[in-house]
Amino acid sequence: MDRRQQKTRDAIFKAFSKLIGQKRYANITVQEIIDEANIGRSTFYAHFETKDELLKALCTDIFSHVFSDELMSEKTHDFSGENYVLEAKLTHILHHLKDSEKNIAGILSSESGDLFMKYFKDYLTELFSKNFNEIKVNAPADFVLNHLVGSFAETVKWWVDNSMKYTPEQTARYYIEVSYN
Amino acid sequence: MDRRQQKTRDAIFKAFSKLIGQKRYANITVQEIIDEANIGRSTFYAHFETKDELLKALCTDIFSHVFSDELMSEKTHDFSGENYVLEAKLTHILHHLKDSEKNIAGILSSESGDLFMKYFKDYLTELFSKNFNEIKVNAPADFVLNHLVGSFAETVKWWVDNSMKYTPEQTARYYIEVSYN
DNA sequence: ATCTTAGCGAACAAGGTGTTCAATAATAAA
DNA sequence: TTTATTATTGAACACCTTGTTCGCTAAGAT
Repeated sequence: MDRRQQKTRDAIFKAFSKLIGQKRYANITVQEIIDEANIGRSTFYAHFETKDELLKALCTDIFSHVFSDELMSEKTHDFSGENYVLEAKLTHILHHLKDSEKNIAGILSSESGDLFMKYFKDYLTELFSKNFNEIKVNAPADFVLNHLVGSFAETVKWWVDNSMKYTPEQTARYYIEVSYN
Repeated sequence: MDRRQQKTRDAIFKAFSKLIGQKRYANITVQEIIDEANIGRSTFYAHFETKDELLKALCTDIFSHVFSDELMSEKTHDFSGENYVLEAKLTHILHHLKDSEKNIAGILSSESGDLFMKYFKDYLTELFSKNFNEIKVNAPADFVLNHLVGSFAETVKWWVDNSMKYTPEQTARYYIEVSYN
């Protein structure tokens, strides 16, 4: 990829990340992104067709780091019945979110999270499907899967909104505790 | 309230509900609402300052029916340890959402749900706080409360997105089963 | 050194926003 | 019924955002 393209793309991502931490996604204009990134109008549209495409690309970029191949590998079934492996993976995700230079916290909170959460949950669904220690519960599998994914996503959002006041280890622990005890 | 005002307000709500079932909230313009409601431009702005204000008003309207005073009354602690009361209340909410003439399903899904969910969770938090049968779990109370609220909200969204394929009774049962077993 | 591609920036039409105002019609109060 | 009040109207307004086009320039690849 041309160095110029990479530079422009980075500038757009950076500007967008900054803005998304300041105001609602819906209220951010392409004009503002252009101004903040200090690029030409036509240049923006040469890279992204719409604002939604930009968000999608940013999410894909972020998640490719957070949900690494190793993390998503299938051979992680846990036969201890204690979910140590899943807990470790969730901890890993939380650490990534915490340490990321990109403004993930900003994206997740500040009411921009609609689309972000959608993409986030897609990855989580894949992860949980593969780490499905059947819970001994009288409910359909699709219900349980959605419950696990949704409640973890909500947990992350809550964790971020509350200044990450618990450590990743604690948060993952509590989640496993509440979900699988 | 003047009959004219009520009529206009209803027309706006109706038009908005219809549109929100057709396209993303973010992409709905005031112009479209005006055209659909068949009212004057200045009339709209006499009623609502922004689109967000309109959504807020609609949500308040809906929730005032769904979360009735009876439902929110405090004296509903359940000492059986089986959460029969909470389950009945959740079932009641699901029935309301299902039968509502207003396009609640449309609002909840179709990616308009960001703000709706926010208001929804406010009410749920109040409800769950009052029906807090301590779960015997090693996690902070604020974590548990958020988990219960968030996972129920996610359950409802999933239920609606999947054509409400389970009955309200089943869905509430599964939720209690997974959360409190 | 030359070919190729990205970025620039100005201009454009189309359409949305939020406000104002005088005229009109519906409603409430006497 | 008459009168006073208030909501709605529709046009006009300046302003902003959008997405596209185009010739020019500059950076990068070969």
